[in-house]
Amino acid sequence: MNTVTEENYLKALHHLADELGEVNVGVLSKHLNIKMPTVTSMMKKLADKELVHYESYKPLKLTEKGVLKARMVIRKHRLTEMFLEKVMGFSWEEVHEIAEQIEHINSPLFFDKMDELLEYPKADPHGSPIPNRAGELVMEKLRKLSDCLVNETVEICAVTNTTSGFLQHLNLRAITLGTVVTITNVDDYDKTVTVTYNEKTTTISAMVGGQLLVR
Amino acid sequence: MNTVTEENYLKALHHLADELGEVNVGVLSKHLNIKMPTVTSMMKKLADKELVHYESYKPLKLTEKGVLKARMVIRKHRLTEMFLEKVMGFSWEEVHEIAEQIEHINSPLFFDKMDELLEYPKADPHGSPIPNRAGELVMEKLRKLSDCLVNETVEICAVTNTTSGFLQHLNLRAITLGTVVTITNVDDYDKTVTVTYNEKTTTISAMVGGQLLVR
DNA sequence: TAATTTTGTTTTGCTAATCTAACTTTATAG
DNA sequence: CTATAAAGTTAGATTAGCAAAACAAAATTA
Repeated sequence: MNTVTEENYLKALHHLADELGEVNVGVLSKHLNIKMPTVTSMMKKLADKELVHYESYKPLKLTEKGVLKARMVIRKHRLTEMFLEKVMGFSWEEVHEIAEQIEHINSPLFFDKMDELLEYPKADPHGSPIPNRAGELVMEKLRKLSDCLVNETVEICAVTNTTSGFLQHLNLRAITLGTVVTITNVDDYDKTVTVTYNEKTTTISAMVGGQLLVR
Repeated sequence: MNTVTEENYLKALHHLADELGEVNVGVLSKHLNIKMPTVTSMMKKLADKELVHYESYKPLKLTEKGVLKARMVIRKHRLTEMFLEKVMGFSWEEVHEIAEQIEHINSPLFFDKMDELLEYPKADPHGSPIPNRAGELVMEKLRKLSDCLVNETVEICAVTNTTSGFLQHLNLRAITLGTVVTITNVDDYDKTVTVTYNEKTTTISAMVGGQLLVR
């Protein structure tokens, strides 16, 4: 079996590979807040288990087996988030922290029951797709709001930051998944985006706009 | 904070103290399936944290602080069992194993929400009382079915064994909490109990009868 | 391309949780 | 009331996960 620690390394590798394309020891070390020597030795251990391709001084890469394991953790995380919101009544900024712990529970029965009760959801409360039981993950290619041009009308479909501070910032602006916005201005200098939706106008900083995915 | 390991030792100490009155290293070692030297060293560690009173060669005893911590774990365990049954639709023989893991989740919010959704239950699916948030535990004194006499009519209120094998044994006999049985015979030699309920007659071995609590 | 900076690895060492083997204390049985 | 058995402790190792210090490779830059 896998330890919680191993699962967290796999999840991080999957996430960083998705985000950056290539992952090296330094990046992973920063992301997990763990010193590089520790990461190096964990990579050797995961390589022994055939979950990671590891060669000194080369970028890190999950094996197929590693990808599957990582996705099972992601599946448990996202099902949990959905369950916490839909069944237990938590709000989208509360679910991430709890799911970080529950994702390590070892009980297929438990997560399959969640899946059933939720009627096999395809995405979590932040719009991230939920891998199926086979570990397949359909990743729709979405654009960042910060890459949109003036006069475009788009729908907010996902957020790539699930911290409660970020989500509360969106709550204040009444931005939820499904909100349809029209870009009325993009500031030349700082790239702040001005959007209109539901008869309201709000400005969204480049930093925030970079974490909102739209269709 | 406490580790999962520490929580398991505290829970075991609480349970054994309740069951046997006095707990020594050997008993705890057997119960947890951990060798005695390991238990000794953990007891010293817990004594440093003022969770256990420990003196060499003396019986083990939780401090008040230790009792409270233990009860918070028990609370999380039993709330979880109830939640798994009532909200998620698991049966009573499935809930224990999952709850063994979820009891270590660190999120008061999560368990308070369970409590609320369940409308503050006083007992779990096996009839065990749920400690309140202050760590108070009202333990009704119940008798064992195996201690009852012929012609008594009693209600099954709790089981002291939550393994799925045991509970399936009860399922086969259609014995659930709340079942009212009348003792029609107690075997002189092997103490097998014969009971009548719902127009049926069943025999219950001394071993099983000792794990059924009645009122 | 040689020097310097950045990145990554090796070595050494710590803590938590576990074990086995050897020893000590307490309990028990003649 | 000793001798032995049972229970408990001490000592020494191991494994997982982490870090600091020292070292090595790769990338950058002058």
